[in-house]
Amino acid sequence: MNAKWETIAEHLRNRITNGEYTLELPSENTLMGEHRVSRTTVRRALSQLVAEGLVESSQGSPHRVRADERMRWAMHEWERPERHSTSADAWDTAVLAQGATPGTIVTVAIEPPSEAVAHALHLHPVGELVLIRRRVRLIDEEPHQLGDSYFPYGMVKDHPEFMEPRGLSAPGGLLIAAGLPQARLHDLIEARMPTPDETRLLRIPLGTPLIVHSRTGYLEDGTAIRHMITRMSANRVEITYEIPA
Amino acid sequence: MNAKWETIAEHLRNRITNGEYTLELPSENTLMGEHRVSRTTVRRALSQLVAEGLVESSQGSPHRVRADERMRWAMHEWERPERHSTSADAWDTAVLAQGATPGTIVTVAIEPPSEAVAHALHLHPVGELVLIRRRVRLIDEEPHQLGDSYFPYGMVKDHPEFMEPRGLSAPGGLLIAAGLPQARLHDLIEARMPTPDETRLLRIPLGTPLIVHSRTGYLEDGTAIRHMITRMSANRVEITYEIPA
DNA sequence: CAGTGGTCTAGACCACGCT
DNA sequence: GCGTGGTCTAGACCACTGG
Repeated sequence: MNAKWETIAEHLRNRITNGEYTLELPSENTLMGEHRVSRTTVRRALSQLVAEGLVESSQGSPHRVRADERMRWAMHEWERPERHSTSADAWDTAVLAQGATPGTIVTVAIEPPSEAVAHALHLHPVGELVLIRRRVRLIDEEPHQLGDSYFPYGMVKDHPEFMEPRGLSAPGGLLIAAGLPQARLHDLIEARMPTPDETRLLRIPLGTPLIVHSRTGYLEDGTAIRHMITRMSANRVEITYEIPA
Repeated sequence: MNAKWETIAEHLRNRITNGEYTLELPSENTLMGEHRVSRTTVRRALSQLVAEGLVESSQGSPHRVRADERMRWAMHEWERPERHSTSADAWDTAVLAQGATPGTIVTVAIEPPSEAVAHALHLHPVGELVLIRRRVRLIDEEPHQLGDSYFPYGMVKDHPEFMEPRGLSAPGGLLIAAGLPQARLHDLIEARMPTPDETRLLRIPLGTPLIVHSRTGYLEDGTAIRHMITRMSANRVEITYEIPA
């Protein structure tokens, strides 16, 4: 025998997927009457639908059915210099192509790397520093991605342009300008629930996963030159790759 | 001022990430005493941590800190015939290489396509059928992936081997045997919360997203020959791509 | 202002795991 | 059997939204 809240959740879920509820759900009070249960039980059912990403809630207004639209990111051509003109940022180009207004906030730091970054860049555990370019990528003034690039500091310290907190030139462009073109890219994609910090920074709705895209770039001789970790709210993106024969 | 349950959740989250709690959390009763709140409030905090994927709970035993291990899937060589011998299934090869026991359950059906599949395969909206090979991929007897392949029925109906519910030969192998090699692959990756069905079939823990990997394969002449949708619990996988210069 | 959802309490009973 | 978490109730107060 199912729990009452599961029955209510299932009932509402069916009506949502059927298109019976397209905007707003009945009020908690109404549902209490319909199903003859306490408010707690109704709210347990609704919180389940929120956790599934089907429904959103906010104080003062009724529960609403979510309707997300996703942007598409073609990772096989992302920051690959041969695919776009060197002067334009890959982010700007991609966002403009999808009819929105791009923006970027860059901060630069030099720090000891985390264990994960040190491993990705094949750095020795002690003493080596990384130069970090942290980007908040904006679409229509709203934060959309967190993209952090890590460079072995020893490799880039003679190139002052890496320190400039400008968003204009892409890291692909920076590396090429420094004579350090990436010859091979290794990508890793994971998904998990966001931390509270990520939820706040990226304004991630409840019941929405985070997609983490990590890319390591290697020079011709096999040296790891850049590690980039991009975090995106999963309700706003889909990632594509094109694999030729 | 934060809600009480948020304070408690934050407190527990900090102790988990600090490594102070590595296995079990204090009982709800203990937390009620420590924070001087009702059980409902403690449970609201715990349910938050479950939704974040940090903690798991089960009746009768204490709340436990989650510790997931992920397998790695290299999608750039996934079911690409040139990367492995034609006799072995790509799944079996990859799983065995990671020290586990693979298994597959295959069912075959011929049905009208869903809207999404019809669009991916560029089928005309009416009348065209697809042959579906549904696979449940197992690791150590446990369901691990749902991989559904869709073929335009008209393209494969003269090849009876597509109807065989065997797991031995991979679709890459099937298509090559049928003289229909895939010349180009288009991949799309999304993440979302699982439906109750998916949760049950893949035994997905609460607070865990689903990764959806869709691949469309094209013949040399540009005809879409296969659409494959693979669904995986995000706590068990990471996806990689290798991009050469 | 009325109606919505957000938080919280105190208490009850049940289902499960372990010893 | 005792302690754990899972479900549910009835009632209260607060915060926000929208006419």
